[in-house]
Amino acid sequence: MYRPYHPPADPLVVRDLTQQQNDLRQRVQLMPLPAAPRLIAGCDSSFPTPDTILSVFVVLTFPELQLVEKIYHHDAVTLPYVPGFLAFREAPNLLRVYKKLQHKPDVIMVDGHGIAHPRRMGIATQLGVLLDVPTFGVAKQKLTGNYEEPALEKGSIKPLTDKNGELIGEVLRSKDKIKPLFVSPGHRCDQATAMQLTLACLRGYKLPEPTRLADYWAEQFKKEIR
DNA sequence: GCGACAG
DNA sequence: ATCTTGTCGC
Repeated sequence: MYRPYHPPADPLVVRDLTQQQNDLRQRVQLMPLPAAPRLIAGCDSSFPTPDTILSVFVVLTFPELQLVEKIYHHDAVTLPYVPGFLAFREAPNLLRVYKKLQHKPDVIMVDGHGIAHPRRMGIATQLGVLLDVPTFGVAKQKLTGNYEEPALEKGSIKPLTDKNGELIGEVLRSKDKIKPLFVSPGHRCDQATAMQLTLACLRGYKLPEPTRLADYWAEQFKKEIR
């Protein structure tokens, strides 16, 4: 399989962004949700052109998972993608979309990692802190950590740990014989809740409904703005 | 010095 | 993320 090559990032920029993450890190809270959610949101960003970012939010009822709102916003890209700093590239536009929501969700499922990050500040965590809303991350690829391959049957789970053996997430086989997902808490959420909600949002596809629908509408809106 | 590297 | 055809397997 091909491995992406990441152009070297400006050291000065990286130092600044790292400092910003460390500051935001002090505001992270890991805890169960105050109550079962009634509305759960999913969000996703795509890039119609190299310098344009299109972000989408979908809101679903829980546990029925009926779509109640779908909205988007597109703007100019400000930063390139740098592993470990995804939030600085995508969160700003996601914040703009969130403000447009008529129905504010009780929790947000983000496409990316929560605390399963080198500094425990993945995009799900960073977005959660900036909004001060419960969030958790569901990623399709690993960023950091170690784990054993989950059994091939849907529902199998294995812990994702950092080099010190600390639990930073869980690896879930969301569908038989398909590459597993990485689930981790973002902010105002905990591992058990993140996994519980992810499982409750599976409907026969690899991706749980919030992110799957956010992905789908991102594709639709992309055509709309052409 | 050699890998690893969300979207 | 994005560019892209056909193809193998359940």
